[in-house]
Amino acid sequence: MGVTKTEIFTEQQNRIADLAKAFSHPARVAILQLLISRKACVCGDLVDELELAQATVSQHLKELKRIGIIHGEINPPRVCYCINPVVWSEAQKTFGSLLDTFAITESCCN
Amino acid sequence: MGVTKTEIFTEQQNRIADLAKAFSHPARVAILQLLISRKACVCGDLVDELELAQATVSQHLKELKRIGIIHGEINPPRVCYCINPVVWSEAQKTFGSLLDTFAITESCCN
DNA sequence: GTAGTCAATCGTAAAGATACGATAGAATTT
DNA sequence: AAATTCTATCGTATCTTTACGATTGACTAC
Repeated sequence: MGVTKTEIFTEQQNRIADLAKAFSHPARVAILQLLISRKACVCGDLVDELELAQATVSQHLKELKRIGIIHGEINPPRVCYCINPVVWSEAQKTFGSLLDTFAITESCCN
Repeated sequence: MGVTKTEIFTEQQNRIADLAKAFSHPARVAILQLLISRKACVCGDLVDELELAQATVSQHLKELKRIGIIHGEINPPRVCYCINPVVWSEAQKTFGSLLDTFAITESCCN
């Protein structure tokens, strides 16, 4: 197959997986970090900072836009990207509560 | 190509991406949630809870083990899985600080 | 020892992800 | 209008991921 069986999981589980995808490739992590630090927010600047082809960077930006965690503003002839605060805080809450459901003190099963 | 250029990114970025991979598939999210809630920690029980074949569940468990976020204990004839507290707290810290680097109040670039 | 149980691995098929060169589209500048 | 600039998309190659049936290996129970 090679295709995820989305329908057998909950909305929440699928959304967590999607949000995690934003961070599941080092290039996307780097892009998000650059957007946050503002060392770059124009596509061309990102291409200069990363050692990746323009088409590849554009593809990663598209994926981040699909997830909703970034948002691009056309500023001809450039496109300025920035973090979408709404989805970013969704990610904070989502990962925060997921990671907090496990208490370190709990012992392993056995 | 189809292969990630790991060498052009920092250790930290690659590790974040790897940790995120643990959560980037709904089946793995479901497995981690089941391990936490203890509704199941034996492979067979996970197979019963999820609508996935045994081989598929085993494959996801292998990936989670590779990342280090879970840990399996052989308890013949079963194998009992549990969260690895060390790596779990690493994930807490990692995502916590990454997600906190962006302050909601910051305005978008333009 | 034989049968049964459980989980890992093998083999395989299909789809997705990653990467890049080349091209196209949209806007500014000359 | 023509040239330039910037980014998105197309086409394509290659590798990875997801999924499952079948088999293997390890251990228990009889």
